[in-house]
Amino acid sequence: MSSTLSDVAREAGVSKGTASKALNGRSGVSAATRERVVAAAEDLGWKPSYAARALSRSATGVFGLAIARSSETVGAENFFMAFVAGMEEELSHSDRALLMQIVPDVGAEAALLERWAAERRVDGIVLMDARVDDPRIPVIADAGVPTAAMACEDLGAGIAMLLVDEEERMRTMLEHLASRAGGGHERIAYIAGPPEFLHVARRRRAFEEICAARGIGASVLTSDYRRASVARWGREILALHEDEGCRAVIVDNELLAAQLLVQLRGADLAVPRDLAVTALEDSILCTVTDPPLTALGRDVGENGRQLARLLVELAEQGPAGVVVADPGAVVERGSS
Amino acid sequence: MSSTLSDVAREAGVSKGTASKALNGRSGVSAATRERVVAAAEDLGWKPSYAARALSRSATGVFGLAIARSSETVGAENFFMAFVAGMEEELSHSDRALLMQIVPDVGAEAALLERWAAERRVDGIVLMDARVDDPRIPVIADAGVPTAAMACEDLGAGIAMLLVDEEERMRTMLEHLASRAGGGHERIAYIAGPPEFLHVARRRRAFEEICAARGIGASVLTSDYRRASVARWGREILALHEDEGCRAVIVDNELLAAQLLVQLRGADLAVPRDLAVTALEDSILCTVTDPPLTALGRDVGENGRQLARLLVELAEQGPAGVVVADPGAVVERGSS
DNA sequence: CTGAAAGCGCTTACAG
DNA sequence: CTGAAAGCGCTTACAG
Repeated sequence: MSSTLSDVAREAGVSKGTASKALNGRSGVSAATRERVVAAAEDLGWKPSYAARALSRSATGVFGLAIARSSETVGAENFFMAFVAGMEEELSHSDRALLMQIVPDVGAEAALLERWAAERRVDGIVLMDARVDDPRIPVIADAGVPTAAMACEDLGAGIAMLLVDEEERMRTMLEHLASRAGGGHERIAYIAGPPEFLHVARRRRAFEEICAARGIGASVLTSDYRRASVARWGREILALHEDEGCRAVIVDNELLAAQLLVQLRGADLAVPRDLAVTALEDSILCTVTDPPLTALGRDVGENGRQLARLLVELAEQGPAGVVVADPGAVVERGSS
Repeated sequence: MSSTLSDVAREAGVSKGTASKALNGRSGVSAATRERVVAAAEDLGWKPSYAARALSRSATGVFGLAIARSSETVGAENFFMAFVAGMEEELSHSDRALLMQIVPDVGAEAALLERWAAERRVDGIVLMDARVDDPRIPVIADAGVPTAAMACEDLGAGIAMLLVDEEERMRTMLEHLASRAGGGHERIAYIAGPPEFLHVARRRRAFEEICAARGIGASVLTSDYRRASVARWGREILALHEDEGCRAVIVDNELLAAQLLVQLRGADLAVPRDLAVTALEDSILCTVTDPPLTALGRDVGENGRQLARLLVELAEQGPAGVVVADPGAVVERGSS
């Protein structure tokens, strides 16, 4: 069916080895021969067999990304796809591809990474959503697969890092709230994600420390990112507003913030007049709520490109430097 | 580094061929030998090399999905990720993976598919967003790669189909609008997507035919899915409402519908009292707008699983049957 | 039931 | 500059 290198070599009247060198732009082939081989390849519509090349080069040209999220949340968060799109853009420059697989939980993800490593299925791994006591780290350390991660602290195990300064991000948002006309909130609430995520823990700590330093009351609510719990926070936020004078709430992501806005709609309280609501992630979703959501925006596509570059560097040349991500800026809309 | 089949064979005291048979559960190996081989493999932590297996079996265990969408829209639409998640779920049962690549346009996508085929990079291809005169179809027909698509009509070229009855979907939505208290709209508008998409053309035709048959005035606006054009429709819809008594608008997807809602917010017109707004796709986004959006929901994850099954069947056993997708049902919310 | 050999389609030293 | 050979790590007829 498809033609092979042997066909091309025969057509050009040279050996397979010479044909290979000519086609790969290696030196040690005369210009005339190279031309003849290239023409023959073109003629036959020859393309190198992916599997054969991967086997002989012992490199797959593929980076793996396992995602331990429910299909419910993976689709809902814009962050994820924008990030992946950025990675792919960068990877396409070096003719690499991304192998994505959705798994039920981190345990399954760790197992998958281990298998990928053992099967030499990928040249490197992208780690998302780093966790406290992350089971994937020892697997990566053992396997020694080149790995890159976007996280708020160095993960060790030789993992190339795109570092996110969550403290600065939190500070930026708190400063925005403080600067509002009639600012000087005496109490601010933070609706955090599940505490097993490293970035959540870091954000929470930053929130509490900064508030304490400024003499602002800090209330933290925890969300499991599920819709069912939204009604509960609505009530809790209302109670915090009425009983403790809470006048602003920071929400971990924009989807949660939008849902909170819906909960608050029926209540006897106006956003942003009585209560400001802001999100720590931005997306188009923020523009279609009522009021539109103020959010901390960042260039997620660029982050994806940065991480891809880090991983390529690590896979090709060994230990890469640490890159610090742009912390982003507040996009003011109607909710604050 | 990683152990190979030779290591396992030596450890178990058998030949490579026998070890291979034992590990792959083939017949012609004594139970005792099989046990010894399996134990040796376990011992050494052996896993088959992906590339070697792909080469000798001439099958990659990978299906390819090229996406010709801007990273802007790929993230915004929930449909896409929910669909992919469904596919992956199904594929993971047969130990297959999805190779996804984002490309700038259909031309690039066609070129990529051609390359994938020539490199024997994938065992099959998933085709999304079928178009009028789709440049990918001849490529697939030529290459003969097993392909499956979700679309509103048979695409030929031996492509396995998950058929969506766009006419029935449109009818369902129109019937919902007709059944509203004070129904009997004299004019309905439809904001359609780019006409090069097959499903858009089909929806539009259905919209016009059904309206004509029922004596309802039909106005069609065309959107390129870009945000910049949203303000324009806002004005056009208002004009249709005031000048021609248009009292309902159907929007191609929920993101567009949500943006229309925002445009309409400042106007002297109430949704749904003066104008009903509904979307032909549903997602969590519909629940956070004000008012929440009535939408035509369907089980997109199930669609993904169905398409994956079709593709597996086609790749393994040749020509598969046609499956008709569930047309979905109206999820009534506040906007209609 | 088991082993030796050939083959999948490339790449890469090694001679000439 | 060019060719013949070995190797990447599996699978699969073919003998025995």
